[in-house]
Amino acid sequence: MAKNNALSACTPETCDIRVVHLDRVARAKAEAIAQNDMQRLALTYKIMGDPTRLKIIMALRGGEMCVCDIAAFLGLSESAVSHQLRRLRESSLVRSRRDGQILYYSLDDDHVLDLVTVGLHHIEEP
Amino acid sequence: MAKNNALSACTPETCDIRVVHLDRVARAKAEAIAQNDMQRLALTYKIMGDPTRLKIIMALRGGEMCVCDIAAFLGLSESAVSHQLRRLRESSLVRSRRDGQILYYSLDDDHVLDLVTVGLHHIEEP
DNA sequence: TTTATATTTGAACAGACATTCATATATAAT
DNA sequence: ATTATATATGAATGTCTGTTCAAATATAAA
Repeated sequence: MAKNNALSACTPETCDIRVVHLDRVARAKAEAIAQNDMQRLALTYKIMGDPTRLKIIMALRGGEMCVCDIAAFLGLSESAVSHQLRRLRESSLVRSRRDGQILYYSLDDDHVLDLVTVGLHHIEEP
Repeated sequence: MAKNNALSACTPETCDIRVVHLDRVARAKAEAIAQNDMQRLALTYKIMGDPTRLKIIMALRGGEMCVCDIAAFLGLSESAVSHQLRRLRESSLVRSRRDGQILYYSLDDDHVLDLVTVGLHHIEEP
């Protein structure tokens, strides 16, 4: 009697790998999103996963701030903040608006707020 | 005439730091969440920010899988998967259920699904 | 055109981390 | 008890990354 769909998967590349539920592996592969999307999705979370960058995002919930403001708020150098703002910009998490010499940063769109909100719900669990 | 709330903040610890909008810095500080929560929130995103771990989360959306299954799906060693599952468990992103020798992993709660959903919305932007 | 302010950028260094390998634990079967 | 299966764990390693420092833009004022 077959024990619970147990099979050994011995394709050329994945020999030696035990597979208890081959159907589940197949389904996971079938339902997987495009590799490119996966990378971008992971990067989004990764960028939000650094305490400094997350603090910037949280601060910008209250309205736009310039680099100086953020640096003072964090107690970090403006250079360090600028480096992180670049990464946040590249991931479309924040945007900037120039007014004279000052660059005002703000959250890019409402999805960022949503991500924070859902994340906060998660950590409020028992 | 005061130019746009511009002030220099020279507390003992943050001297040399230019502050253009002291009110915004003060508000950001006032609205900041507890440091402990911030760390846990950042860690949540960070854990989801690794491609391997995110692939595990995405796969588990379709139902529970054992370590073998996930290892076969990812083309990774079971040891590597086990290490990542531990981190996912520590952040309450996945949970495990034992049935004999097999440990079945699944998403911990609906907030994880929500985080993925909102994240997917974010990367689908123009 | 100088000078000053606001921000960015590149290189470099220190710390963090994902995978591998070897070993250990846990459950089940013989 | 012994063997086999399924997973976990610890150490080691190579890579990635956040901050700092120094230098470069960019805009405005003098």
